[in-house]
Amino acid sequence: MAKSELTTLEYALLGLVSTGPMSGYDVHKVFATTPLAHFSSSPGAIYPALRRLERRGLLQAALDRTTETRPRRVFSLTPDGEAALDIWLRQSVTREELVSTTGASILRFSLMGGRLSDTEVVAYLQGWRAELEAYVAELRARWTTTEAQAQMPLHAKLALENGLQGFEGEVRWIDDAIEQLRRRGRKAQARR
Amino acid sequence: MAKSELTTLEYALLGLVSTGPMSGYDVHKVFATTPLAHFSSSPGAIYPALRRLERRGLLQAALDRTTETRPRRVFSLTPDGEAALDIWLRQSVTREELVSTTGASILRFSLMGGRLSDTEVVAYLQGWRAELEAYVAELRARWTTTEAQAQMPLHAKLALENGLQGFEGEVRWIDDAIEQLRRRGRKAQARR
DNA sequence: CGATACATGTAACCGGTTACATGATTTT
DNA sequence: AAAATCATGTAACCGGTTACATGTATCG
Repeated sequence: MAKSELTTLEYALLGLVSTGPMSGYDVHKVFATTPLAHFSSSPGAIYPALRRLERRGLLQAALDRTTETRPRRVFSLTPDGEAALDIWLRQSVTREELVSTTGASILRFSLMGGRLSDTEVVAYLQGWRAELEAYVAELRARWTTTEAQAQMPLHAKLALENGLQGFEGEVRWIDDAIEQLRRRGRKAQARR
Repeated sequence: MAKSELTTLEYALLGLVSTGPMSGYDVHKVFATTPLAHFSSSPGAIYPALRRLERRGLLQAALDRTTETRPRRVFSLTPDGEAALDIWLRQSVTREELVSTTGASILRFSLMGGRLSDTEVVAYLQGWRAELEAYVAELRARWTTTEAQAQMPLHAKLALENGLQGFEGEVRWIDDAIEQLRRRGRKAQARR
């Protein structure tokens, strides 16, 4: 297993490949045409990252010579790769992640489908929610007191409000997501 | 002037120093205790960045020996630095920025106070808004058609919705910000 | 006085960006 | 056959992270 601290990009690659074997170019195409673009980027990032993951034994490449003369390297997850992905998917959202690590939380959520139970997913969302609310409360307490407001220029006030509204929007989204997951759960229950 | 393509961190530093001369540690403290944390980071990023800006002639350091034996390097903007900052502040929000460059748009907005006229600021916000709406429309057209929805797993759907709601929240914030800027404008008018 | 916090850095490592290289396949 | 596009990379550069180094003020 080793110390599995990977880049967000690398986790995104693991997650994408987990949905089915893919060549580097396939991956590149998905990143270029979906909101995954958020994480990467150019072949110059993707190919080396795939190599790294292969070297660490998290991905394996199968040479596909069937149709073409130039072999395509088709990647799939190794058992270690599956394990590393699952461990990462089970990490809860931290304060640090709220503030800095761009989009890791939502990336993890979007890759959980099918790999984690709905119970786990809901727990993840609730943990995320709690972290968000704590952070918002702290920011509000710290920066939206009347004294702080008085000496804060309008632009700073508005920028802060921008951040706060964003976080509160996330909270609402989480509530909605939990609701939808539950609804699906009940439907599945009913079909039995 | 040269080709002024700076890091987001470097622009954040320029902007912060533009509010008044500061030592590296002062800067560090602000980054550590405000939502600016989003951009940096550790002394290991800040000090080298300040040096770079100094080397490029955008910042100048004054040695302050008055109170202490160890001199503090107090940074302030050079005319070139002011110019570089102003140019950057006048850049409008691009699609690429919406998707990737984390927080550059809001950073720019928050630094505009006092440096740009309210008219310019409002124009900036309107440009941002237009870019957001165009992007949201495109995403919706592309991904929320009934066929696309049908074959999209629930998690993917929810993650997409997360992004869309975030963007729509930004739009609402922009409308509110414009309104508040206008209100202030009218008040200032009345006081004359 | 010793320990802790203040204050300013430096150096190694590593990943992402940019730009280029190369060959194969398809289009004009 | 030439041009464009598909597909897979490589190499240089550069900035951020982590961890360490060092010295100064402050507090018990």
